[in-house]
Amino acid sequence: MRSQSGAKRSSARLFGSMTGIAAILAIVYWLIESYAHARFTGTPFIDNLFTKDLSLIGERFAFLVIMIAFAGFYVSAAWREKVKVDRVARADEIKGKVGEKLRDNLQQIPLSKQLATIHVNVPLKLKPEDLVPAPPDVVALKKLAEALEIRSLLRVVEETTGAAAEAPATEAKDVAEQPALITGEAGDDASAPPVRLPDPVTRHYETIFTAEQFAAWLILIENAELVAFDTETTSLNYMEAEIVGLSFGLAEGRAAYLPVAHRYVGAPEQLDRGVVLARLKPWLENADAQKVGHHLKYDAHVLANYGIRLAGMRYDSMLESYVLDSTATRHDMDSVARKYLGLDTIHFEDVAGKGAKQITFDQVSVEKAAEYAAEDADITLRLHHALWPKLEAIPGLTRLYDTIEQPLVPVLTRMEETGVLVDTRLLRAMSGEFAGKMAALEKEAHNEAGHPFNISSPKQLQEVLYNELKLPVTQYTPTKQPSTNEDALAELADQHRLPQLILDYRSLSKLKSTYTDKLPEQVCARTGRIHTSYHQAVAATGRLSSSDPNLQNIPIRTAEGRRIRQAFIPKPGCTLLAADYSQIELRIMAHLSEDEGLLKAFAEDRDVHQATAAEVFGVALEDVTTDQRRSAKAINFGLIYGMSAFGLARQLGIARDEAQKYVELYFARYPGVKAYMDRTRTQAREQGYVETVFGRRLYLPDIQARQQSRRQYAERSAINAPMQGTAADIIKKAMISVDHWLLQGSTGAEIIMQVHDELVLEVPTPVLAAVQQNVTRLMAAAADLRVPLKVDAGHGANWDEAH
DNA sequence: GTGGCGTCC
DNA sequence: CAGAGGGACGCCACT
Repeated sequence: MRSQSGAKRSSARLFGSMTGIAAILAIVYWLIESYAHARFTGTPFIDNLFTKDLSLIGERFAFLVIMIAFAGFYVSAAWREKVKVDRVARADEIKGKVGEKLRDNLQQIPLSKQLATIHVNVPLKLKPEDLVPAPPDVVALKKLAEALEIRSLLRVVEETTGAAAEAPATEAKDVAEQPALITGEAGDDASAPPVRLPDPVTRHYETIFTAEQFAAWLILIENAELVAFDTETTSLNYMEAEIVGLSFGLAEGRAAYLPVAHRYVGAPEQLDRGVVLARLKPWLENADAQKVGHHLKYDAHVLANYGIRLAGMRYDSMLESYVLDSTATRHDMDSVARKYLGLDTIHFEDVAGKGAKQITFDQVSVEKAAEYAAEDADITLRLHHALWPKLEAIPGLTRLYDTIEQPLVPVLTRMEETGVLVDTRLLRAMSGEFAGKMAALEKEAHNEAGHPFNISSPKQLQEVLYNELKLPVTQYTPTKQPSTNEDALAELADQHRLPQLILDYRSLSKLKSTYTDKLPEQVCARTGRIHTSYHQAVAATGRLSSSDPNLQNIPIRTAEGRRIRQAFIPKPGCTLLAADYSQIELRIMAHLSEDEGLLKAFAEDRDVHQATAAEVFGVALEDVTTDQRRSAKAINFGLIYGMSAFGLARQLGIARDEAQKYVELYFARYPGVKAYMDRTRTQAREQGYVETVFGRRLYLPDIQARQQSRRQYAERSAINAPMQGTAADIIKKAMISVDHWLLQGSTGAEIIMQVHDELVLEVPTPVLAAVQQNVTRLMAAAADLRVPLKVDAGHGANWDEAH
């Protein structure tokens, strides 16, 4: 308060003096200007001083205004600076006071009490073990356990401290015996309006400020069977995030927030982050200490920034939600709590604001933060209690969770943390090259159009192509607008030069904006590498997705595009190894359909597209033409995606009835496939879901839809999901076993990327052969299907070469 | 924020 | 008779 009003006073003074100076300057200017004008025109000075010439007056007033504007600008800048200085002074003041207080306390109180006064700005040289008072304050601990109303934990406290059990004055109730929580009433009914957690009936949240409180909670945490755990940080970017606080949930409604790095003027004294983390480290790294979290991979990352390898990540409510129903669009805690608990949680934006005004979590008041963070841990535990029984009711899903999704978490964490090295110089050089070519193409395109226009605006392009040049419209967008997409432009290419120019421009523009410009920006300053994020709960089929940057859509199809891959390089002394499953989805189709012909083709390790062509076109294997093979390939992929004869015709540029003939021929030669497709559709209709080989479920509510387009969409998903999903399961299993093998040995090789059917590793060159052999072996052994899994592997000095 | 387009498997 | 290819992420223009 005091410093603020002081600042206001001094700013008023500053403003006053600046306006004064501005006024004086303006008057001086007026005098000089009058004198100069008098000399120039030979008129009397006094006439010029009090001139009636409006333009002259206007000019001088304009100058006055500019003067004052400058003064104002200066004042506001000075004001901001002043506020900053005041803030620092205030922080120093607090620091000094806390220091004094500490010195006083040193004389009178025990060490544990001293720690209570640690301010975040006062680093103390303390060892983590100093934080546990020895012996623990039994009375305080018992009080805490009683306050928590958790009898089992009270017992633990008593046993741990060796104190005689003494019945509390009022009998503490076990949580299980509590009156029905509001959560119990919500049940599965997602339509029930969410309710806020009532307070204090079902909640008892604490904020840990003192060493004694921390010591007490440590005993509780270290002895609990399962602890909900969450971190609060300064950033969503896991490589930059700093820990601001930690929260722990022990039972439903019983949670604590431990703030360690809230930094704002007037922030309460907090325990030191370094000391707290060092003391928690053994528990965090203990694989037997089971934790439940929501998106634990993130917490694992931020702890890794402090040298802590989070272990014991037994349950993740985000993944539980995903495994239970992967079709849900979102699996963030707010959505899942609303859906399964009927609870409306405090949102991050409620405490930190949103948009440009959003503050980082260390600026959030400890009171607000504690409420939010403790609730997070609490809700996580409640979610686990709600979701796990649902999962356990379906053995296939429990197995999927335990053997695939959960063990995959540390693998992904390691991959992301390792990151990928990219040659930024090469990318920048390519950007320059592309820019030159694009400028030339743009100029030509404007010439062809007869006037300049925004070449990358589909709307303007549509106007030019279809209204001005009167080219025929062949394709429409979903909103019934004439399309300017690749197919449409390609069809117009023989009628006019412009479409081809646009196509060339677009392809370069895409490469430049998405890859050669963006990738260098994404290099982490600390590691010099790119750290993507793999999302484990996004794709409905079970696939991973990647973002920031997306490393799963790096170009490969065109020669120009492939050059981007040349910028993905190993670190010195290493080689990139790329291993991918050959035709994995078709092999899965063979497995699922048990079609004899298809099984045989794979058993004999045939080129499956060639074999398909031979069957469909009735020619010998060696007589299959390139064109026939291409058609067969289109049929094969079309089948995987549930494509119709219409789509196939369009894809191949043939008549619809001809495409229909191919499809019929295919089904005649591979009757098992036809039967499987029918079976799958029926199953989807009857059960409402389809399954992968490993039990992953994909629910298809639209399979019963009245609206034909929705129903057909669901049917295509039903056909595609078991194949795409099984492939996803298989590579996930492979990642787990490859990672396991790498951890056992000492090759120094690391998995650095996954692209749906491909793994990329960075391998020390001397051990390349051994790693390649074992990675190939482990990937092929990831599943035991009716057909062998084939893995192709290559290596090189960049990702392009490795293929 | 939405639509159009384009990249990958 | 209309609509007729699964799953992602990201950039740009436009509102």
